[in-house]
Amino acid sequence: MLEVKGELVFKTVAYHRAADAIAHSPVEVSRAYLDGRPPRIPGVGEAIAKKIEELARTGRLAFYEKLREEVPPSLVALLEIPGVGPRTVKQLHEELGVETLEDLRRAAEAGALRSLKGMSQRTEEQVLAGIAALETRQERMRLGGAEAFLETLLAELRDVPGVRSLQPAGSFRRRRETIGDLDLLAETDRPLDLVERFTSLGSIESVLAKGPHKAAVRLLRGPQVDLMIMPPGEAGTYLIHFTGSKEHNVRLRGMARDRGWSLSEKGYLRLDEEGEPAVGPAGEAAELRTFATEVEAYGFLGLPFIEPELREDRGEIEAALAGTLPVLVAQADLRGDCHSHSDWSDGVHAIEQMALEARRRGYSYLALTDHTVSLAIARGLNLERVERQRRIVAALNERFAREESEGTAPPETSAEGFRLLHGCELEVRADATLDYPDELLARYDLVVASVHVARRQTREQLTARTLAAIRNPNVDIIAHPAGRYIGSRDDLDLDWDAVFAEAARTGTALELNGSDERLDLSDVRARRASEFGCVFTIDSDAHRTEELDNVRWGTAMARRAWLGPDPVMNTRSRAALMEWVAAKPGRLQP
DNA sequence: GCCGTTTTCGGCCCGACTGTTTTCAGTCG
Repeated sequence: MLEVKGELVFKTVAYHRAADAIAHSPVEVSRAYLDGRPPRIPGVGEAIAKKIEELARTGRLAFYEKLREEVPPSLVALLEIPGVGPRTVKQLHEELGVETLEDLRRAAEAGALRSLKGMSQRTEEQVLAGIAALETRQERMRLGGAEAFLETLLAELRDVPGVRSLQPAGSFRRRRETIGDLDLLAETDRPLDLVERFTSLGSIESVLAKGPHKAAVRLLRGPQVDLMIMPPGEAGTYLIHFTGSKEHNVRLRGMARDRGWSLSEKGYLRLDEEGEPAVGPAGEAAELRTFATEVEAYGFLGLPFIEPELREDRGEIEAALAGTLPVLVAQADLRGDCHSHSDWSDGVHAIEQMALEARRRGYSYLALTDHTVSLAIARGLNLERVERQRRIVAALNERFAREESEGTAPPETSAEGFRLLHGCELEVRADATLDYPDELLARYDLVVASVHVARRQTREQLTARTLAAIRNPNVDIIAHPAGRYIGSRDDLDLDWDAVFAEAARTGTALELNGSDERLDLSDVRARRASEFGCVFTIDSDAHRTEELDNVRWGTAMARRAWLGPDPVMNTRSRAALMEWVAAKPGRLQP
């Protein structure tokens, strides 16, 4: 609203910054204000703090309500139209009285826009096309979908003559939960050839921009893709710039400016005392420092390399300066997977297929955790089927042991050998009781508990159920604690700090579920949980063999949560994992 | 509106592309 009003740019930027900081704050900001302990939030000063206080206490904000009168929400909605920004909206409102999308459509169709300064018949066409694009707008993609589009594009562009390198950047490289559009960075000796091929791909719906340095297209039933060209050997600052985030880059540019340089994708440009490019005495262009790698480009500012997953301006710059950046967990650190399903419940593949695939990946273990009896929709196992399944797991493990001792196990088999762990995904019922008795739970190698039903209970009820599972010493892991599906099913309404505190106290692990529909815990919550001292697992929740690869997304969220390998229990050997399970105080011995 | 051992006032990140314009404003990332 402030932007449309034409308010000072820096003021609107300040609100954006503050909103972002609040959105990603690990504490519940409104609650903290109500408790009279307002946290120090970067970007929140006196004026915004007063507004937060008012919002927290009354649920309303006079300043906002006054703004709504001047700039109605329907007007703000026009900003969603591609190519229409705040200045245009302001102009349309003031000079044509446009207030809604329908107003604008009618005005454009009637040819009323061309009378305005800087607009023509072409502008009207573009506005109408923008409105049409809005109506068929793509939702943000899941990580797996983004990866599939990227692999196709890379395969089609890699062999264009002159191309030396081609790689994804943007939010996909940072592994954000969801991806809006895709960014490709190319080093090439022949930019025009690459741009030409890129803008004439068969999978393209329309070309949005096309120049010698960058081009943008929209894919058929797909996202927008931006292609950026970089001169060979100068990738360092280009990679930083186009990986983002914007907020991270803004911080770096501020640091560069403090040191007398202007940072852009092209490199570092030397500035004079006035902050202008330092042109030489004979009019030579200012010195431009370029770097082949990100390591060198960060090094120029005195910073170590910062992992892409950390580049959100959530403390990584400060940590880099202090030399306290974490060494992040990597997918290669995982020694096994603690959550998977077979065709005995709602999975697709047989127990043996799942086990063989896990062994082939070099794991020491896979926990088979089919659903328990009350989750009938997923064919949860009754006690008789549990016993039969246990015998099948035992027989498979005898076979694996025999193959290892005879030397007939496949060469990828881990040095520790592979075993299938018998587990279950234990239903936490609506009344906060667990689906199986403790005596049965104690007979499992590993128990993963989760909430699937009665999701609309109150926060108190849902929290009590989750805490009941955490407190049972026979429960080892809470699977997908928030119970969400990204974009379609909201998070459970939990008192998260209470959950984290109790999980830390009991040593119950919280899962980083690798399904790209779940990514649950989220990066922000996992980071908060780690501050409480919680431990974690990174699991696939695979329902078919291919989905064992889901752990790459779970690992990405762990990295975005600043986690190293230590608190992630399935970076441990099978022996160490079983030791951890057995050591839980109060656990019944089988 | 925020922020500060270079400042409590005066800064605040940077460039490509587009369209309409005859030199630049708006949008976008």
